[in-house]
Amino acid sequence: MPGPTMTQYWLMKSEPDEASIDDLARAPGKRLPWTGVRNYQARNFMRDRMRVGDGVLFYHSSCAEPGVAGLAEVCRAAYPDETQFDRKSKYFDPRATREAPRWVHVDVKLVEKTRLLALRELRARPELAGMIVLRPGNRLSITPVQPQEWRAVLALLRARAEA
DNA sequence: GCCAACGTTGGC
DNA sequence: GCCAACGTTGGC
Repeated sequence: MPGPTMTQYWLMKSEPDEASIDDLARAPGKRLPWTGVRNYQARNFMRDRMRVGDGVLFYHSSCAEPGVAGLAEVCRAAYPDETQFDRKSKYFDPRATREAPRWVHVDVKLVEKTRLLALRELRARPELAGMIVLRPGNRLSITPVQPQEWRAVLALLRARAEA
């Protein structure tokens, strides 16, 4: 029976032009707030399911070399996204109020910058065929990762390091 | 730049 | 509540 302390795993997409794995490594405490999510399904994962300590595959999207760029973990549970209240932000949401925030986010902390595990390579691995991020047309910026998928990704990263 | 997929919006 | 139009994501 899954208990509240059971580790879960996620893949979180970020455009490196906005926030790359190196930005995370340079951030104070190697932590960053995952602001700017404006998709309800992704928000609900953060709000309802993510727990401190959950494992994160930090994924670079919309760039020359899309793929997993590092490992991170959730280090703060969901709280209101300040950018929704900021008129100057591109993430401003006029429908959001302080009393009824619409958007929340977690914070993530760097665990390890890894080699780039390219999307091309992920697609080539049969053991990863079920990953949501590999589904045609997938756009969801936060997706759950199965424990066996997490282990397979870590094994791929380790294998290349030893080769 | 193209285009598939799919979420959101708004007219009815 | 339906659904067409529109906008966004993101790989290629």
